[in-house]
Amino acid sequence: MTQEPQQQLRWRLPKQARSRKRFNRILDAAAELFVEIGYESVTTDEIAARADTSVGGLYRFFPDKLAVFHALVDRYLKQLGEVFANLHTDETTELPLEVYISNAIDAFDEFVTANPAFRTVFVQSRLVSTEFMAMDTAFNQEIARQLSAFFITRQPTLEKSQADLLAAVTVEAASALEILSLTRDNPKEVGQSDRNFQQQVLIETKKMLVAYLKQYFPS
Amino acid sequence: MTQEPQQQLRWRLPKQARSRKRFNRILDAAAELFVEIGYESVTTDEIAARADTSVGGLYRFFPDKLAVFHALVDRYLKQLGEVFANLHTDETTELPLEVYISNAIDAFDEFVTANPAFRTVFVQSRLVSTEFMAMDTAFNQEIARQLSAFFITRQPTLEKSQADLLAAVTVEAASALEILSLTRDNPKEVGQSDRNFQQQVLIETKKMLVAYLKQYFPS
Amino acid sequence: MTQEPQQQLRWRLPKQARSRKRFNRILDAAAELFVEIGYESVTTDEIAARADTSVGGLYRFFPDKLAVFHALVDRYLKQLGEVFANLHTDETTELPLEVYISNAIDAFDEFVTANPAFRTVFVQSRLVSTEFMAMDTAFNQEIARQLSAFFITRQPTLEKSQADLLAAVTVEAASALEILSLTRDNPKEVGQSDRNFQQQVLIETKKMLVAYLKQYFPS
Amino acid sequence: MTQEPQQQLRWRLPKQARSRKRFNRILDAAAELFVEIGYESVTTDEIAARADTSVGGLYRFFPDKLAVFHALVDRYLKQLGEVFANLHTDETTELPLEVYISNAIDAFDEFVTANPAFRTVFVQSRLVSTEFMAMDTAFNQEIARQLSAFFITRQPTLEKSQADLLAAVTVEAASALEILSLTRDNPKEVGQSDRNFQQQVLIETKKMLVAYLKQYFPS
DNA sequence: TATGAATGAGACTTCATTCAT
DNA sequence: GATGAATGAAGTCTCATTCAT
Repeated sequence: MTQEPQQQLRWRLPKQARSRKRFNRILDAAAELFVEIGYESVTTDEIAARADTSVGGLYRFFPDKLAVFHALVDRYLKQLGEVFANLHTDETTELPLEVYISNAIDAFDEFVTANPAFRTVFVQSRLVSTEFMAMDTAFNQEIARQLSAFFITRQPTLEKSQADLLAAVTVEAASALEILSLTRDNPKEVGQSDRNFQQQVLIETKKMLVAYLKQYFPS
Repeated sequence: MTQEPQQQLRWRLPKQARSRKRFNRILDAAAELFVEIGYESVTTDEIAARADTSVGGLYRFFPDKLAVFHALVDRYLKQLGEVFANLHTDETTELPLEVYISNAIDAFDEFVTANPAFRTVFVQSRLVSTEFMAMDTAFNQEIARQLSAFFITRQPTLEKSQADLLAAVTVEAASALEILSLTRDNPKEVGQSDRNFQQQVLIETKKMLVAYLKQYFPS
Repeated sequence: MTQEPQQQLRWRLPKQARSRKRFNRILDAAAELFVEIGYESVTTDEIAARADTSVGGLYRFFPDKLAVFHALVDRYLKQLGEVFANLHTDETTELPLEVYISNAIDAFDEFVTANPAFRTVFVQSRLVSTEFMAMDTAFNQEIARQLSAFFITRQPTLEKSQADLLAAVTVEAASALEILSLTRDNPKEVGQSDRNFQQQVLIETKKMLVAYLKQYFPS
Repeated sequence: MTQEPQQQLRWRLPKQARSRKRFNRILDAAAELFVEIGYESVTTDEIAARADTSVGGLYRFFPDKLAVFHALVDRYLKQLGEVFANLHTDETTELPLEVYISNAIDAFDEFVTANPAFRTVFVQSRLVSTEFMAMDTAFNQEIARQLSAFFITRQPTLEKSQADLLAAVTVEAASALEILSLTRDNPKEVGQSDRNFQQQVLIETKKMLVAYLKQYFPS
């Protein structure tokens, strides 16, 4: 009945500066709200209002509510990809294991601290929709792939499957300790002492991973 | 926690055998549905239907939908408490670290495997309501408290705060590797090879924790 | 994701007296409103309100707005089927053509007059949805089928295709003159003189059809 | 009709050639769309797009969506007026009844065939708004007026009211058989055999009207 | 006590219309 | 004049919760 002519262009990623700004404002507003009350509880009206626009404005960029979440996840994924890409320069292979791990964890921690909504969105991604691979899985697999390659470079005798396993476990533990242990605090009540606790957890995380990996990389 | 001051006596835990059976059937149905389609998507009608009751029957036991989730979480918490209580007998202190950790992880794994809904409910707990402390936090803190006490028994020179930190990190890593790494597979498609992967992850988890804790418990 | 268990039973035609009453009240309200402002302009809220129920009540019986229209059309169709079934008794074949036509037109006119919404719904049926055969087409084809059979009984030498054509044209003209010519008056302003005009149109309709058919049935 | 007292000069019929072209393109686009998906389902954006303009462009010519429909109906009405005006030349009165009727029906059929959207717009006219007299009524009354005058010229003894009635019935039957019987086919699937059926219906229509009118014009 | 029909607030989404560029 | 992004009222439908039976 109703034909769909050039609908494909209807929700294009905006090119104009003003549009792009609004697009990002919507994503920012959505991130905040998803953290505060959860994906399902957030209404499209609320997102629009906090982004200083109207529902109609939101639906100009996104076909539906889920698409907003998708876009938010995608933005995080891209940003994180850059963070980890920056980690692997030419000299990385020369670094002592401790230093490499420390750098990686610090970089991740920096990102997470700078993006307070990341954790919650990260965790929610697996609940919002099973239609797309959960953000955390996507992310962890990507990082694990990079890490596995790095392991093999370091220790060429390592079998591929073994390296994959090590990388998966390492990434999982690291992200869990970063994400999960720190989600504990209600975001609104994060105080000084908590930050202190976080620092200690970071230190212990490094210790744990180094101790674990030392078994495989005697250095 | 966040117990309203005993609003009325109307929703007390049922004493009669038949009532208790229905109460648990509702919780079972809810657990299944929360896993299948998520807390928000589940309707009270669906829960009641799967529990072979009517909505009215559900509302006899629970003041609202959230209370069903609460009760489910509470039931898991109690069950898990027992699992870990059983772990700490008089001779536990004599056990080598490796054995103790292996036992603990196996016990946890057994529970998680026997309760397929646990993982998802566990993860969702932090999303359905910010009003009550997320189930995983509650759980991890409880286990960490037991573990910290155990650490001090083992190594009386250990400072309390240090022991708490070690315990927190250990529990967090263990539960993350159990919960998160395995959530990866779509529950409906868990096959043999996946189970194999899980076994390997379990082994690595033990290795990681042992390596980590050995630094503090030279034994 | 969401399974559809016994959803088939969800919108059953109600058996209970009270439910059936409500079901019919909704159809009555819908009929009135469709006439007054047209299918698209009617809101489900309005229908429910006029039927002295709530939107939810409406959606207990009908999966969506279109289904209300469908049900209304079906009800008319069933009622009309009875009207025309009553027309064809054993002695019908003996009747002079004039009498038979007069009876048929009078019966139809009676029904239309008794169901003021029929005309409009009849006309709207082809616009509301192309998914189901327009009510008027369905109706006219059914009547034409009966009429064609009647023609052949009368005049066994008539070819089937010829009889079908005669019947189709006759029915179309008759229903058009009944439906269309009378729709002219705004339903709210139908006065005495209009009724008089209608009577004359009825008479002329009979004359026209008799004159037309006499060519084929010299009798 | 129902012309608001010339609200502003803003939506005057455009005088400039380019404007007039755009005006007609919009009407053409609207006609197509109204047929394809119905008045309510058509969006002003779609009309504008298909007419190679922007919404703003549309609103330069029309105060609102309904006005587009109005204008379309008016255009049809004017075109049809011309068709029937051409029918009544000086010699028309001399023509045998059969020929006159045949000519009229052929002329109408030609127009309808040449304007595929006419039928649907015709039928919808009574639904989009009760505020203005339905297009079909307006049209039929206009034609009937011309026909009634023609009848009296032919048969000066005929009473005015009688002539009006004859004309109304004749026009109604003719337009119904032209419009209704043929609307039956889904416009997109009109094939050869259907066209054949249409031809037969046309022939029968002529027969019917001639037989009917012969009673009043023995000639 | 149990049932499940009824209620109605509120969610998502569309689209006629306006107006800054 | 022309454009099309922005607005927000309004529509359809869902579902937590109540309450008459």
